[in-house]
Amino acid sequence: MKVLPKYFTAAITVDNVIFGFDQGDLKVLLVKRLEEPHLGEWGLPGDFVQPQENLTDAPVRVLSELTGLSEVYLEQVSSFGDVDRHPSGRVITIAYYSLINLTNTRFRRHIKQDVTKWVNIRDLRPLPFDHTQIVLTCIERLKLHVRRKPIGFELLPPKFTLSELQSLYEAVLNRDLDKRNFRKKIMGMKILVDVAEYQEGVAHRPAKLYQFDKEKYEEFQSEGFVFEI
Amino acid sequence: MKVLPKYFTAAITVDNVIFGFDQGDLKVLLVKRLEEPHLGEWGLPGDFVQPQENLTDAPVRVLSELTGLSEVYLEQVSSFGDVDRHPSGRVITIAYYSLINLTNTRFRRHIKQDVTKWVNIRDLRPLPFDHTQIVLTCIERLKLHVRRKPIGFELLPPKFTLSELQSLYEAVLNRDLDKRNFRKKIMGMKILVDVAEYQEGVAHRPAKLYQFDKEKYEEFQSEGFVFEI
DNA sequence: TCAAAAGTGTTCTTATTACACCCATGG
DNA sequence: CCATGGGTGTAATAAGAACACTTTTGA
Repeated sequence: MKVLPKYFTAAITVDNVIFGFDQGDLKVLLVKRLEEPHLGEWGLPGDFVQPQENLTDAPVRVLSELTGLSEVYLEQVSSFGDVDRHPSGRVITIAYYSLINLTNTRFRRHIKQDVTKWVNIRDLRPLPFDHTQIVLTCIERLKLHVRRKPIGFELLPPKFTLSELQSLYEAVLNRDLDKRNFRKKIMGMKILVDVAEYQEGVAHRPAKLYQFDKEKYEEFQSEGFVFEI
Repeated sequence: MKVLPKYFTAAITVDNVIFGFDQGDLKVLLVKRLEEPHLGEWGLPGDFVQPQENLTDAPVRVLSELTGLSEVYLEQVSSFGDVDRHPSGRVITIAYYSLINLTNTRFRRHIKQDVTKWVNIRDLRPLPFDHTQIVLTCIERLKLHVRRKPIGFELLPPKFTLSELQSLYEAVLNRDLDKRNFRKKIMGMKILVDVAEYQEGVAHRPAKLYQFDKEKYEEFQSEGFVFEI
């Protein structure tokens, strides 16, 4: 093929829908735009894919620069490429979502409070570009994934209570779950370990703490087990 | 934002994994490459996204040019963008799959036999670029979708037998299904209409023909029904 | 009359749902 | 001693899996 220069005129960006879970609410991390267009508005964190950067490395870099975190759960969701979606030229964006535990101290020290904010997914206001559509698409994808892969734990601290886990699922799936049935199902999978510790400083019976046992999950998975909630 | 020209140097393509179902086998349509690189090899149909073309219009155009078909089921699957995936420069591709009924006469008249071929997904040989990975990703995605959305019908003629439908599911899911349980499940959904016609010219008891009733499906769906096999 | 695929029900097992009370703690 | 959420089991219902024989046709 002759290289047709007219085609090599597009830019590629990634946009990252970063989910966090806080006090029963599923939230998305927005950043204040420091550049035109939409200077000063709140939008999704993202960046141009660099000329010498593989596509899948771009969201990892964006996330690391913004949050200080590495080894984060990341999933490609969809590409958006209407001709007029960006005023500077032809820009295709590839949307990813990631799941982080926002109690992580490394994250809490790194994040810049004045240019970022967490927004409850129920309180989303219109975002610049097609970012609203991107967020909604990522929420839908997360709803599917969270039921079939053990990724909910990524949103929680390493040690968590069963009620926290249930509340997370309720926030993501946007419906109530029955406490006893939920516990039966989760505990029946045998992928949580009871770390023999308890909540402290709560004005009620303290809950047991559990950890997700990734090794066990992978062992069961290789035997044909499928995570499902 | 200043326009940084260094970023507007990428090209965007779409690649289309076109699935067809023939005699119990799930197949993918390959085209002979008429240009370098990989001139003469069999690869996925695809093209550059045109400068004034929305991303989602590109796979529709590719499909229409190749097959003569419009109104085809199309689904975006994933983007692929390793730095070195294309020798001519930075090319990001967005993969789609589509489902067509290859007995369609419009298609059969339009398709060019000498530059296209159907390959059974079990007989795939290595493809140029990252096309093998793209096909495998699309097959996995189709396996998920076909169980939760009534899209299998897109691969069959408008009127089909229950055995053809079952054989299609067996090919896509790559496992045997129980005839009685399959029929119970499908018929229980009440989204097929018995057109009171029968197979002809077969050396066995002729099977009833059915049609997918899209209106009924959408009605049930709006009442909360979820297709699931 | 044979070969080939169509068509059809029941039983057993497993998963899902619905549901209410006592427990441990801090204030 | 009160308020708060933690923790637990059983029964009823629904869904899924396993399984074999008769029917209709063309050759």
